[in-house]
Parts: sequence; structure tokens; C-alpha cells
Amino acid sequence: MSKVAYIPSEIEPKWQRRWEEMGIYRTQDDPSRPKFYLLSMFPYPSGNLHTGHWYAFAPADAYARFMRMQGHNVLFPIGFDAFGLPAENAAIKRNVHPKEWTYKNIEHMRWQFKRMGPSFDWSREIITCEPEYYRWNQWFFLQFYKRGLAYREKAPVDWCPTCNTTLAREQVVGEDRRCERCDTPVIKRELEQWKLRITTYAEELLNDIETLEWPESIKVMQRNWIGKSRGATIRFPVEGVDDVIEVFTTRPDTVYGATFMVLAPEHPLVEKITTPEQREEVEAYKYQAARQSEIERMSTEKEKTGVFTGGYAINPFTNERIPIWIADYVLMGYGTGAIMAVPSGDERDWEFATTYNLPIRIVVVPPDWDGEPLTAAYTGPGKMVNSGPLTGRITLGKYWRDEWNETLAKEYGIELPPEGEEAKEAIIAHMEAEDIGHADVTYRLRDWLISRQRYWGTPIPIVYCPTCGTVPVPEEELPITLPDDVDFRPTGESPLKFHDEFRNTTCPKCGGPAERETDTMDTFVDSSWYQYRYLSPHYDAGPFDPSQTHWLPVDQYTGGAEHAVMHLLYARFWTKVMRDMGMVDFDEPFPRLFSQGVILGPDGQKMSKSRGNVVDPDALVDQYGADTVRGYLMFIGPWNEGGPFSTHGIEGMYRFLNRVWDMVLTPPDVPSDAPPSDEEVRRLERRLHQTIRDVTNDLRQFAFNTAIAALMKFSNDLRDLKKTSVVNHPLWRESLETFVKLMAPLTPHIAEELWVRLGHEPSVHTQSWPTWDEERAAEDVFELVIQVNGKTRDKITVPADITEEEAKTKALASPNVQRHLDGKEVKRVIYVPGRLLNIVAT
RNA sequence: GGGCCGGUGGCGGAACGGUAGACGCAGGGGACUUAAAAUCCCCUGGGCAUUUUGCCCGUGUGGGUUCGAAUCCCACCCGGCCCA
Repeated sequence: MSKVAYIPSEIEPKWQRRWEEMGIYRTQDDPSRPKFYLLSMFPYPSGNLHTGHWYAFAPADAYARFMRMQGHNVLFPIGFDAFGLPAENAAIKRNVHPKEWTYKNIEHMRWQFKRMGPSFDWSREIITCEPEYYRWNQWFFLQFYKRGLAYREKAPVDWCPTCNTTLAREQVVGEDRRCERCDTPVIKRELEQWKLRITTYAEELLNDIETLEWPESIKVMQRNWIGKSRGATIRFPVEGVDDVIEVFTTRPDTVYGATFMVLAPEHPLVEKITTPEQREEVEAYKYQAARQSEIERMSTEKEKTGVFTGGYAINPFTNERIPIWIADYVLMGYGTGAIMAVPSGDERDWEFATTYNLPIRIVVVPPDWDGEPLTAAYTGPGKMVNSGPLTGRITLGKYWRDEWNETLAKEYGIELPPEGEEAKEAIIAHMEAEDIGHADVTYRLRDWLISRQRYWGTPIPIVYCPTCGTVPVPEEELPITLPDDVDFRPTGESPLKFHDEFRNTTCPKCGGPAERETDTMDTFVDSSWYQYRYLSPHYDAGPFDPSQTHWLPVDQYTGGAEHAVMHLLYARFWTKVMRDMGMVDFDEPFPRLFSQGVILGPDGQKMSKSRGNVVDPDALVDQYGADTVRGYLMFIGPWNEGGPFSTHGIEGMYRFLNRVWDMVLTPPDVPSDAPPSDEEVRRLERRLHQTIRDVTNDLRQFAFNTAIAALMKFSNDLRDLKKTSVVNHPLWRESLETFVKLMAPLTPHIAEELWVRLGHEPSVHTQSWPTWDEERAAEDVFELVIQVNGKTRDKITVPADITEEEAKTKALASPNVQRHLDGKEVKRVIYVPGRLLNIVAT
């Protein structure tokens, strides 16, 4: 008997071509089926679709195919996040135009994608560097501007004095923060920058997190990133200067312990306050602080440094003179850029006070305080001391009334004071009455700085006119297109700055000569709304066709955890603004998010060229075919966990597909007149229905690994049964066909080929998903585990419908059970139907 | 320092509070072959005992809850990620 060999390189390209010709993945409106919008984060066109991309897209594709077979009208689009720095670096280093570089990469990646056999609707492809796409970035910018959500202000940026340009964060390298191009130490510089007012939505962005079906870890990251703090803003008069320092504190209750103040080095009042004697020292400190990143400045590991300005403030509660210092652990961008320092109630202030010998006054003591001096800051709840009218009150410390619970009460031995009596509540009421300060909330979240001094991005549609000032470009003039004929300078400065034709324009308002903004937009703008563009990628009357909104919102979003904060937060913000503009009627763009894990090299380390552990999917496709690669990646383990790629393990998947091929196509070696036994038919039927059930339930929850295991197990059973006369029963063929349908989402090419070779018309992918019958899946017997005192002493096969009484009788009849019960008295018997019987005896 | 996630055979990993180790890899034995590869069949957590029936240990560590814990609770150790 001749066997047909499984040769993926012959069947895969064939089906990829046929599917495209047949247009089976072209998504059309179809009110008869429930819609399902599945989106995977689109890739940056780096030029190579690596294993990580496969790990992101292959399982997502399997899910798309599964949902389609389950009767959904699935929208599963793809595109490229095509603006960004690498293209520009290639231009500078290798003298290729960013556009050329980008499109060549896209072309190659399309080819790589198609070899994976994904069911993308390519007709909806979007490329963000196309004017027809970024035109709408500009349009959105203008709407934001109109609504006061886009504004320009001076903002500190990393600046390289040699290259004479600002640097993106990733271009600043090393611990001592040098320019990646010329190795010059980078400094902070103030530049006029465009920002989007995401902070307006801080509270909503925070509150709506709880409505999202997202991985808990990502939700936590977003909450932390937004970083809401409750407290109070207090005004401290400055001695000898007609000015006040506003501070935000989360611990207004400790104000009587404020023994000095600290300003951020960039604080505008520093100039005014600094005395002539201190000036030189202050200036030197400001310079070195400007060189550090915020992460370094905020690090608790780092020793606290600072200098005295020579100035004094008045504590409005104690009327004491307290010295004003500057220190880099205070950031200008957070709160008011100034703090009241309470060493006894804040760890960093304690450290600073100790270093510079500043006074420490205890104002809160633990409930069980023994009167000994404290050796560290105490931030917990306790009793107020040395605090004027607050003395003797209870403070909840860093907690607020609504965060307080019994566990905390027990832990600290503190009873919740009546409303308004707690120290923080009392002092806030007092300062509001005296007009010294007020209750306040701050967020760690800052406005989104979108200006980039780069060429390869969306031009910001603004014109600067000497007469009219800042003028938005009228919508009808969009898009402002990027000129192609630009010179890239080795200094890295944006070529737009030197492109006269682009830069020089006329004022839309007065018609006089004016200059265009030459900054371009952060590429996170492109990805903040791309999910809407897929609805109508070439629509030219708006970002998307309003008649297509029935697809929204995205039903399932998938992507890597590296976008947990920035992209996902910006996209949420964008959608909320669009909602307020009346463009969409929901609050969240991605109600459900699945975050895939990271695929590691065979050594368990992150894949990288330097480690030499990179697995090349193209080579694997050549060797085993795409189905094997897809199947293996899904089989490794839970999708959200990632894991090491085993070059041995993939062999197992290849062998499995070969066995399936052989099982379906090689005729059984059983006489065709042998009658099948009822028992064998029943066994086949049971396993068939169990497998449909298991695979379906697994795929529903992205458990691709166990879905494949269930298929493997069934194929093992089928190959056993193939040796029996059950192959002469019609159920045999039905089982093979069902098997092929069940594997279709996971390994689409081999499934299609087998489907057709079984005598059907293509495509298996348009078939409906098999259903199971719980009764047919049911076992008629099970193995009853008999335990004595929780230890398994026997296992007996019993009918599924055995009664508790019968089970007990049989259990007690077991010799091994009797042996273990010898001399003991049976106290009780626990019976778990279908599982076990536990005899408790003493 | 805080938060989140994880720790199960030689390896990747399974396991509604109910037989720990499904499925696969690697390994061992056998069949087929002149031989090898491929393929097929069997075995494979550790230990003890053994003719079988069997017994003990075992899911990072130590406690707890429970008839019963990989699973729930507490403390700790280790690894990863995020925030400081």
C-alpha cells in the first residue's frame, strides 16, 4: 500500500493562494451573524517578522478562525505602525530614505506574514505613514486644540549640546546619560513643546480601570502610573519676599513637624529666594541636577543631596522660620515642585535631615509608643504630639477613612475617630477656614508630550505667524504632507527645520508670511485610534465611516505587556475624547485584553543576537512548514506565560501532524466486511464528543496548549481504533472529519488539505464548528478511588450510576481496605459521586 | 521598601479542594532493516519490598484550615515584572 507523504512546502503555499483567490477572509457586513472584532497590536515594520511576532499572531489567528467557525462575523485586520525613529536612523547611517526603508520592510514582512497562513483581511491593511492615515492624526490634533486639549508650553527635554538637538528617551544611553551618537553627556533643557491634556481625564481613566476585563497586573500598572494622591495644598509665606510657596502634601496632619522646605532645583522661586552668599552653590547644584533623569532622582538608593538657598519660609501653623533648601529628590513636574519637609513622618525627609543636620520634630507616635526617641520616620497611624491643637488626636497616617478596615484597626490597635475628628480631616477643615490651604488631589500622570524634533512622523498642523501668533491649519488644508526631498544631517537634527519650502508658508488667518511647526507627533498618536481606521481604511470624510460603527468596540484585544502603560493608556484617553466629541458612544476602546507572554530562546533567556539564541521562524517554516511552527508555539504552554522555545520540542509537533496525515489518508488494514462491535462504536462516539467538548472549552479561554493535547490524545485513540472493525461504521469517517475541523483553527493548511482529500469542497474554514452531546460524551463506568483516612487504598471500576450505598458496600469489600480498617471504628464516610469514597476511621 | 505574577519529574507543562505528573520532549527496551534514519510497540517521579497484592516519600520552606491541599489561609525563601 503506497503512502502519501505530508509535504508542507507543497500544500501551504497552494492553500494560501487559494484562500486569497476565494476571498474567504474578506470581512463584509452581515447582520445575520454576531460581529466579533478581534485585534492584535500591529507591528512596527522593523523588516523582520521574528518568533515574538509569530507568538503574538499565530494564536490570535487561531482564535479568529475558531470564532468564525463558531458562527461569528469576525473582523481580524492587520497593518503597520510605520512611523518612528529606526527608519530615520537608517536614513542617517545608511543613506536610505525612511520611506524607502519602511516600505521595503513592510513588503518583506507581508511576505513573512502570509507564510504563516493568517486569516487577516488584507484589504483593510493600514500603514500609518501614509498621508491618508496621518491626515487624521492632524485632524484629531485640531479637534483636541479646539477643545483646549492640545497646548504648547515649555517642557524639559533631553538635549545633546554637541549634536544641538533634543534626543528621544531611548537615545540617551548608559547610567551617566550620554548621547548615543556622540557620547556627549546629555542635559535637560527647556523647550516649547506640544502636549495633550490627558490629565483632564486622570480621574476617569483611573475609575474605569475596574470595568475592564484585563490582566490584573496591567490594571495595577495603569493605576500606579496614574498615581492618585489625596492630601492638601498649603501656602507657606516666604520671609522677606512677597511670595508664597505652595506645597502639596499627603500628610497635612504632620504640618507641625515641618522643619524645613525643599524646592525642586528648577522651581521658579529659587531665583528669588537665593541669597547672594548661596548663589554660586545653588547654580552649581542646579546644573548637575539638570543632567539626571527623574528615575535617578527619585531613587531611594541614591544618597539625598541638596543645598541651602539662604532663604526662609514661615510655617503658617507654628509661625516658625524654617529654612528653604533645594534638592533633586523633589521634582518640578509632580505636585507643585515644592514640599514641606517633615523628617519624622517621611522617610526621604528623614534621610535628608539626618544628612544635613536639620531639626527633627516628632509629631506622630505609634499607638504603643514607649516614649523612646524614634530612630526612623514613622508613617503609620498613631497619636498626634507636639502639634498645637492637633495634639492628642488620632491620625490614620497614610490611610484615609474610606481605606480603613478592621485588619488595619487590629494591626495598629486604633479605633476610627468620628467623622471630621481624625487629624488629617481636622487640620484640613482648619486650614480651609483660615484660608491657609485646602483639600487637594494630585496625580503622578503628566500631560502627554507629543512633540518630536524628528522628520519621520506626522507634521503638527500649526503655523506660527508674526502677526496672528499660533494658528491652527484649517481642516480643508489637511494633510500637511511630509516632503520627500530632504537632507538628513549627521547631526541628527530634523531635516524639516532646513526645508524652506515646507517651513515657509502663509498664515491661514492673515495671508502674511508665516512658518510651519517643524516638530512631528509622537508615534503613540498613530496607535491611539488605529482600531477605528480598520473599519474603513480609505474613508476620506473622516477618521472612519460612521456607518461602520457597529463593529465597535474591539471585542478582544491581544498584545504584549510592554504596552501595558503608554499605548493602552493613550488609546483609552483618545477614546474618551472621541466619546466627548460624539464620535463613539462607549467609554473604553478595549474592554477585553489578553496579554501574551514572552517567547524565550532555547536557553530560557530572552532571545537576542548577542546571546546567539535567536530562533528564526523563516528557517523553521522551510524545515517543518508553518502549521508545525504555529502548532508548536501554541503547544509550549499557556499563551499568557510564554516560555522557552525547544528546538527538540518542535519535532514532536511535526511528528504529530505526520501521524494525523497518515491516520486520515492511509486506508485501514481491516477487512471491509468485518462488522463493528457496539462497544467499539460507543467508545469512539464517547471520545469524539469528549474531544469536541474539551477542545471547544479550551479554545474559548485561549488554552491552546491543552486544546492541542486533547487533539493528540484523540489521535492516539483513533489510531488504536483504526486497527478495529469500527472503521466500517459511518462514525469512523465522521470522526476523521470532525478531527480535521477541530484542528483547522490551529493548523489551517494541513486541515484544509485533509478536508479536501476526504472528498469535500474547500474550505474547511467556512464549516461550522462541531458540537457535542454531553450524554454521548459521558462515561458509563468510572474508577472509584477508595481512601481510608485520606489515603488511597484501592481503586475499583464501577458503573457511573452507582449509588452511594452500593459504592460503600463495594469499598468495604475490598481486602486492602479491610486490612487498613482492621481494629478501627468507622466514624464517617465521605462520598464524592463519580470520584471517590473516603472512609474516616479511628 | 510596596504591588503583581510565578516556583510541580531530566525538560516544556497537565490537574472543578477529591487517583499529582494529562499531552509532548528527552531517556531506556523491543519490532522492522544488511545497516542506519524514519516509523511502530512497551517502560519511564524517588525509595522500599516483591511472585503478585503492597508500603513509604514527593508539587520552593515552615505552620494552619479540612475527612482530604499543588490548589485555600499565614509567615518565610527564590525568580520575573511593575512602582518607589
